[in-house]
Order: sequence, then structure tokens, then C-alpha cells
Amino acid sequence: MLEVRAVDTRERILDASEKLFMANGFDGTSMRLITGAAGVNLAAVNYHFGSKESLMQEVFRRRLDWLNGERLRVLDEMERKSGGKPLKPSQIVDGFFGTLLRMAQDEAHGGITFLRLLGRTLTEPSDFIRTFLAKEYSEVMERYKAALFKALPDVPKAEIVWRFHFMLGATSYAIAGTDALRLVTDWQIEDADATDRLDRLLPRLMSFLLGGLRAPLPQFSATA
Amino acid sequence: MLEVRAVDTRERILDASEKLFMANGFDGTSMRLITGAAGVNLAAVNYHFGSKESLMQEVFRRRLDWLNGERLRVLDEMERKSGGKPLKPSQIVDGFFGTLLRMAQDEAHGGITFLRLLGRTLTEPSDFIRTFLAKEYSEVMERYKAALFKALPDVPKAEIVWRFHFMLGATSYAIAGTDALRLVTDWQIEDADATDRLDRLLPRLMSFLLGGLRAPLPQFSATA
DNA sequence: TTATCATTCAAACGAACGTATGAATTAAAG
DNA sequence: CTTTAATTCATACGTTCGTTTGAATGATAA
Repeated sequence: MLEVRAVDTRERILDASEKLFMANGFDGTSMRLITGAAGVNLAAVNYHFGSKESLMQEVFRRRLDWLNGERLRVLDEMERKSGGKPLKPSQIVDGFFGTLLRMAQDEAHGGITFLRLLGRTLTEPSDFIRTFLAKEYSEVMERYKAALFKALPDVPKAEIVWRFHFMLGATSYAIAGTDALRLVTDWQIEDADATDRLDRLLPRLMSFLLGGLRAPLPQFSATA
Repeated sequence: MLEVRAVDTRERILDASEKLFMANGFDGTSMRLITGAAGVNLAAVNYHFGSKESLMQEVFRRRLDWLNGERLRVLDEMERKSGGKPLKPSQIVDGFFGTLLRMAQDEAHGGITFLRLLGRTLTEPSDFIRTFLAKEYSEVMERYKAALFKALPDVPKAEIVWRFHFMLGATSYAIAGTDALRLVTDWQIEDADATDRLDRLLPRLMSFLLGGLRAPLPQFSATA
């Protein structure tokens, strides 16, 4: 089939890109850095992926296809079991965010590296990557929003959408910051390795997210 | 005094940089783009600021000095009034995050543009900017963490630090995304202008943050 | 007016960027 | 073994990058 070296090269490039884009961002990562780290020729990226932008998209597609597929599978399964009745908010939140964090514990799906890349990319919206992510996320977002609307019929939809947004933010930060940012603390607390911190992060994050999701509705001031 | 043109030029560069760094990131914004938008000569940035990195730091310093000064002033005032008794969590959260969002409504302090820049930068940690932000934030972080420890004596400190981190994330996203990201929704809901959305964002965000901060503590599984 | 000095300006520097090319290399197919 | 096509390779293209330079400009002070 003539593809033994090709597949290897593609994977090596994707793996190296994932790490480097995470560490330096898209603009901060050159083709020479990528191909150097991957141990392949400079021209290999353009040969296998066409361009740097296409490479970036492929880095995300490789992980997101699996992640969002899994999210939909989990949601389907929960809705099947519930037999038409609304799910509990904690189930929905776990299906979306728990699935993400559990993926990060699986090195076969990119581990924590991809998770950090995702977290940082969601706030660097280059046009081409925003367009790509919007398409990649559209189905799973619609499904999970619908599940939340059904689970919380008394909460205005706009409020749920905002709180979904807040949950995304808290999660991305928790991820991107597990050792990138040290604004909040110097992290002498809990000097365990990253994977171990991830074990404890999930229940911590879930408590926070559910507390926020179920918080009393805000009172808008009359002057607004 | 010979400084009339100089001051103008500096301000014009800082204003243009703030907008462009927000829209394109640090690496994605060239000196020629900045000086072109500011209507000044290409060499002006290096003359007035020394380098692109120093310019970036000055863009942040100009706003953060005011913001974090205000945060400390508000905290001092609250602690003075309380007379040694612990503050309420809602007061502390409002002092930190409310002050941030209220600053965004004041165009004289950068308005929503700087807020978005800050939100996006906190997840793009270039070495030089992370070091700079860590120093710029150290005092205000210590003071607010201490206030939360005192306000929530029964909650483990590590838990409070994590939740502070989650709150930062939710806030940054809420800001960065008010029209950057459209993953969650297409925002036909609430087609008001940005400033008006900001009015309603504060109570929404505060409810969410307080709900998360006061959520029941997580139960760690025994196998972790 | 003249001397002084901060600022602005046009122009250029070498380095690094993403991409393209055409020849070498490799492995499968006939 | 020969042919064929996929892949790798060294090299170079044109562009853009951040920064530097030295002369021109402008306002202040003597």
C-alpha cells in the first residue's frame, strides 16, 4: 500500500503540532519548529496536509471527532434509559464536561496536552479556527442545550445558555491552567503529578459547575 | 516641555495596540499594523517603548495598575467597615470580579476592549507575559485569597483556591466570548449592543460565581 | 537668531516565515 | 528485474517580521 512511512510521518507531525501549538500558539509555532520536533522534512507538512492552517484543523479534527462522538453517544444512552423523562442536570454536565476530562486521562486520545490546546484556542479566535470549531461543535452543542432546556424548564433559555458559557470558561481555565498559569497560587499545595491532579479536578469542577448552574436566578436592576 | 507630540503618539500607539492585540493576539499583530492604525511612523514604537514586548507590557500596565489598585481600595474599604469580622463571600466576589466588569463599562479605562484582551491573554501564556502578569497580580491575589479564607473558614484552602481559579475562568470566557465565540449560541437572543449586554452580564455572572463558590464540597472517590 | 534636544521620518538590515520545486529515495506491482 | 508511483529530501523563492540608522523636523531656551 506504500503507506507505512506516510502514516508514521502524519502522526508524528500531528503529535508534535499538538504539543507545540499548545505551548506557543498557532502564530508562535513555525513549520521548522514542528518538522524539527517531529523529525521529518520541512516539506512534509505541505505534502501531507497542504498548509499550516489545514494542519491545525487536522490536529483538532483528530481529537474532536472522537470527543464529540463520545459526548453524543453518552447523551443518547442516557436519554434512552430515561425513557423520555428529563435528565438530571448533573448527568448532562457530566456527559459534556466529564467526558472531556476523562478523555484527558487517556493518553491515547491526546491526554492533557490536547485539553490544554483546546482550552487556550477557545479564547484565541482566529477567523479560520473559529469557523472550524463552530462547525465541529454545532451538533453536540444543540443536543446538550436541548437536554438542559428540558431538564430545567423553569429557567429561561437565555439564562441556561449563559451558564453553559460560564461552565465552558471555568472548565477551559481549569484545564489550561493546571500548570500554565500560576496567578492564583504557587501550587505548593498538592504537588502531585498532572494526571493525579486531574483525578481530583473532575469532582472539584463538577461541584463548582453544578453549584453555578443551579444558582438562584439573578435579579436585574430596574435601571438597566 | 517638548512632550505634546510624544504623549499623543504614545497614547495612540497604546490604544491601537490594545485593539489589535485583542483581535489578533500578540504574534498575530505586526508593528506595521499597529503603527499604521495609530497613524504614526513605524519606528515610533521602538523609540517610545523599546520593543514590541515592552509595548505589550505597557498596554497591560496602563489598565492593570488602575484595576488592581481599585480592587485593593475596595477591599480595604470593606474590611475597614466590617471591623475585623469576616466579609461575606458575595462582597469579596463583587470586589474582585464586579470591579473588573464595572471597569469594562467605563470607556476611559479601556472599556470592553481591554477586558477581552485580558481574557484572551490569560490563556495564552507566553513566558514574558506570564511573568509580567504574575507580578502585576501577586498582591491583589494574596489579599483576596486571604479574605476568602477568612470568610469560609470551614472550606479547605486548596478548595477555595481551585474555586477562585474556576471563577476566573468563567469570567474571562464570559468576557472574551461576548462576541468572539459563538460556539454556545448564535446570539439571536438579546441583540442589544455590547454595553447593554455587559449590564446584564454582571448579575448573571455573579449568581453563577456565588453558586459555584458556595457549592457542596466534592466527594473524592477512594480509588484516587 | 542661534543652539539644543526630543521627536519623526524614510529607508534599510538580517532573520525567519510559509510555501514551492525538482531531483533522490523507497517500496510495491507487473 | 523493471516499472511505477508515493514519499522524502535539500534547496530556494518571495514576503514579512522586529529592529536599527542617520538625516530631517520641530519646539524650546539662551
